[in-house]
Amino acid sequence: MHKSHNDIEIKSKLWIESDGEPVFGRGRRFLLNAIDKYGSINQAAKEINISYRKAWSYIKAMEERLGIKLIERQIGGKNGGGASLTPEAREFVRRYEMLEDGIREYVDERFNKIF
Amino acid sequence: MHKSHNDIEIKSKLWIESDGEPVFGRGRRFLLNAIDKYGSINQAAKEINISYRKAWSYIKAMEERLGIKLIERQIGGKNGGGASLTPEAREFVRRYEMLEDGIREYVDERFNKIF
DNA sequence: TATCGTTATGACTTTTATGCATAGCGCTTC
DNA sequence: GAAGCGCTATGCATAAAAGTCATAACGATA
Repeated sequence: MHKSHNDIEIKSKLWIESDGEPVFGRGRRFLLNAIDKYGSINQAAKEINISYRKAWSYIKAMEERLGIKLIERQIGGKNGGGASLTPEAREFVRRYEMLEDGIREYVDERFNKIF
Repeated sequence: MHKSHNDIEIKSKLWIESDGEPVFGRGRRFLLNAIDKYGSINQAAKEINISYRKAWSYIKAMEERLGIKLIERQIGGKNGGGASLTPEAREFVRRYEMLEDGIREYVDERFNKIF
């Protein structure tokens, strides 16, 4: 994840909470991006190596806690159905990525300076 | 932990790993500081609201994985015994605090800028 | 109307975290 | 010198969280 120095390495985790409950983080970021790419929760889950069940739980929690509809779903139909991101979801991911990417760099830099 | 904006807030976690196993983080930082303050693992654990059992497990894991003796213990004797930090532990904590404090500020600042 | 690849969800299993109970130690006090 | 005190030490049981598995329902398509 990060640079190392003398076999020890720094790790950082960043996430957003709402009412004390986690609603967004690195894993969910990748999940939403993958859904956007494949148009399917199922395919997206495979891509990032989590079970469909877990992906589904993530989405459920995110939407409930954030109060925003993130995924548009279609059950049955052509190709069995599918899923796509709402504009709100895209905007949210965009902001989170800005936030996270900058911080990650900063953490590494600082760690290497101090250790 | 961090500032909030519209009932959502950013959270960050920072820790150090050795061989892929966590060895130090925010909780352990507080624990070591409390041990330094009270001269007792037991009192320290009470101070930061964890069980003695947990504190003891933390210390064991830290010392094993880091390969550094962090706590000097005395079993029995005056006041039943006690514990104190080794110089190596103090130095480690000092560095970690420098690292963490700077990052925390940066994370908050950036979050408030973007969200 | 049978098939296909989805979404949806309950139930079970495994792993991890937490807490409880108890033992052993050595100074201190009587 | 025996009992008490507050500490370290650790096995074991319990609880909570995470992960896995199985199965149902759906609707365009052929």
